[in-house]
Amino acid sequence: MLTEGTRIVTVRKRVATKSVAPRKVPRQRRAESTVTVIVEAAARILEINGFEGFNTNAVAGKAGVSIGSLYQYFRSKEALLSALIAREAAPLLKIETELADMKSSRAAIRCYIEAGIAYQMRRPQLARLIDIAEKTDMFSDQVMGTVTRLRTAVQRILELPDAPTLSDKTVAAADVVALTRSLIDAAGERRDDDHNRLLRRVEGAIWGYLESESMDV
Amino acid sequence: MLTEGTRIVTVRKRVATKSVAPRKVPRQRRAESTVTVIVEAAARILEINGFEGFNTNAVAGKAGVSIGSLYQYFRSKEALLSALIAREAAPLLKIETELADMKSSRAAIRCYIEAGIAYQMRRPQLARLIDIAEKTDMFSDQVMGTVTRLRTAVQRILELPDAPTLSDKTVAAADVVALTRSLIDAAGERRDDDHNRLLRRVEGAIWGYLESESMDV
Amino acid sequence: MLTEGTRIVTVRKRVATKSVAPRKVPRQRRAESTVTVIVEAAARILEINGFEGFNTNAVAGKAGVSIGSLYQYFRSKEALLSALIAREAAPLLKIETELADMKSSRAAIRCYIEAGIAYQMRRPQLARLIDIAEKTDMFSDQVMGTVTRLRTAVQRILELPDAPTLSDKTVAAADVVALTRSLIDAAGERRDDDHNRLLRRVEGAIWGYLESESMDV
Amino acid sequence: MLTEGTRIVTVRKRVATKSVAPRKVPRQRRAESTVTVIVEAAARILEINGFEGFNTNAVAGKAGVSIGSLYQYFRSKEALLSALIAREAAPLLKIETELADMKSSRAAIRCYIEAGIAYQMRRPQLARLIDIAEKTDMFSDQVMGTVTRLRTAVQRILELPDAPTLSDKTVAAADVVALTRSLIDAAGERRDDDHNRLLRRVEGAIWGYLESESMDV
DNA sequence: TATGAATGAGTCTTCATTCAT
DNA sequence: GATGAATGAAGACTCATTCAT
Repeated sequence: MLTEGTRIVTVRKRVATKSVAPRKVPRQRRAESTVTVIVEAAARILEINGFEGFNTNAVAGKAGVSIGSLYQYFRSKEALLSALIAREAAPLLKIETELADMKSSRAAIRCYIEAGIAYQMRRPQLARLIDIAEKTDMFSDQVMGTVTRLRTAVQRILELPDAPTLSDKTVAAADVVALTRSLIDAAGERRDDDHNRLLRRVEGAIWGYLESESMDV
Repeated sequence: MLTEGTRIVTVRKRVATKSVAPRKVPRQRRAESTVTVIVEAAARILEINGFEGFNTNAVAGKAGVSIGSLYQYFRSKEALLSALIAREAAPLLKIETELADMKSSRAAIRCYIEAGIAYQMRRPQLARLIDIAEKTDMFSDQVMGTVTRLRTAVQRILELPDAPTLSDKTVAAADVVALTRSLIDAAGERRDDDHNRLLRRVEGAIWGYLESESMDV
Repeated sequence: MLTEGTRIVTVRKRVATKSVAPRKVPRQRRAESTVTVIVEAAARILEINGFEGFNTNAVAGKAGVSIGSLYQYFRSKEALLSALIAREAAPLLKIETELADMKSSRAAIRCYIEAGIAYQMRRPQLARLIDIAEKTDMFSDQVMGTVTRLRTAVQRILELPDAPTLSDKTVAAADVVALTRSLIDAAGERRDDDHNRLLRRVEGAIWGYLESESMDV
Repeated sequence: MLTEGTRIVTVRKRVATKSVAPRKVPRQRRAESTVTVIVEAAARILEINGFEGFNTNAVAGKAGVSIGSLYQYFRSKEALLSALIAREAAPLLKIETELADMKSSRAAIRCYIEAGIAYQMRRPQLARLIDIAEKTDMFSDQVMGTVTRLRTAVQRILELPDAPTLSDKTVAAADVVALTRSLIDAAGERRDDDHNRLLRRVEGAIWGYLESESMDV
């Protein structure tokens, strides 16, 4: 029976308002790579040690830079995590444009799911932890950013002519995003990497949901 | 010549494994109420201040007891959160028996969803945070307990004669649990308390999922 | 390589002056046995858990009495340890009278050593820990009591007509006591229970010491 | 909407084994002096306040550094005490080499005793308390280190051609170490600083001991 | 008298962040 | 720009002791 000594979720709050905006735009090539290195170190630490080991000193150490340097580029720990989230979200958000051109809601939904799966599969641990971090509603802006944009993209899909008629497309879009994420996460947790079956399942759930909401016929 | 007070040599040893089991069973009525008060204070702190403000001193303060009292009944901060989770999960787990007697998979699924909704609606903030806490996989046993039991219950539903034929019922059960939770959480987040529509949506998603997995015709 | 997590020696001081005198003389038979039980529990805890686990709650638990009862008979933790030390020292001090009647310094020293060995052998762990406790100069009075009385007894031996002529008998007595204790403790530590060889060794050291100090020809 | 500062989810885990190894090697001159200052402060606190007042905050305060700095260089309170013990033991252990070259057991023993006396006399209070700390068998390795090395050194003396023939040289060496220490400590306790008489007494005891064990003639 | 619930001062330790070099 | 030493607020947890029942 595992009863090992994990402690607890604690949180530190420093100052009331503190921007997460990058402190300094790296101008030199060297600086740019420093930033990259730090963010990647953050990702690794998170993957390997979890939130447990995610502290700025550890990240700096892993990155091979001094703690001072870290703070030269990131205002705060929060800002660093924010940057990491942004970096991870980027490829996911790229489908926005792709989606914008699609005419078939079915194809678009599939495209959206596939993007989500690809995101998850790349670095499952990291994706899972970032998910949790987002939910703690820290980084609200950042995250709101990501999730909101995904929702908007999905909502646009639901507004395509061939989509089912829905009374509240905003709600539906939010639900589709949540539902997709949950099924993909669940697969990730059980290290299930059967891409196609996962796609089919998520599609099933989404269309089941949408049809139940549909006012057609 | 030094002749003053107690000067006892003691030594402290960190312990490797830390049980979450209750430290002391309250025997007197007074103690019993103290425990209740503390757990409820923990719930309140979590709801109001989030993980951010969830520290044992704050909980003790809110509960109106000394920090010592808190530790008399809870081995650690973790144990306290664990107890809170257990308390919250209890009503949810009560449906296990109810479910066991049902013959119709449709009705059983509905019953399951309704229990989940009731759980969520009671204290949405709290439910949401507990959800997150569970995912951090601290408290693994506790939580595994809850989620595993829910999964098992759902799996049993999927084994009813009238349920769709599924290749992997374990996976399906896990997915149904995840999916249900995500949609209910999403509703909670947007403070949507239209019980019935929520029920219908979740049902739609679940059956959509199950049918996509079904090997029937 | 043992690097295990033993913490540290800490000490708590409560009030400036606090007698160690028994708080209450047990009048009833029942009370008397309670005291005995508590002191023995203290001994056991010390033997088994070391100073590390020696806290009043643990002792009360081991004794099967409430913490309140413990404090009914012992003013403080210190008083309890004091009582334990006194109890352990008692048999050792009984030789005082025996020694008083002896005429031969050689025989008396041997008798003294044997008493020390007997004391050590009975409960070696306990003896070792009590030794340490005494040295921390907590319980100064108590201990001074024991050690002082032993020293006095030895000094009286050194004043016997057949003893070597010494310039400072007080110092010699103190040294004999210290030396005896150290050799016996060392034997205890290595779980050496060859009584007779130990006796011979201690005698050798003592007489070697005394002769080096002797002013006889 | 809450959008204020850092709110990072962290988790703490108690560790099973706690090394006493230095946490960070000071690289800058400044850091080096900090370490020195802290250890010396620890020594002072121990001398002045005893174990009673030996807490990390007090040490940091005395050292004039922040508590954080203390922990930057010492993993724990224990590690700090360990470092102090090591520092104190160092000069004592230096005689190892000196002893190794000696041919006369008598001279070597004398040399050993003198080193012990010098050690004691330098800072008697400190030496006494360190002695006690060692016996609590925390820091087992550290201490085992010191005592074991002393024992080995003495054993080598006892193996010199001119030494008495002993059945068990290991036991004898351990006893000689214990005995020496006890007599020197006793002298320290009574603030007796007559170096030469102390040396003579210890020699007397040691040779008395050794002769009693000798199998010669 | 006995009980055990309650207390809270006191300690250890971490980690985000600053700042002198 | 970079470094890493230093800071100290914050938080977990213990245990001797008191006191209402």
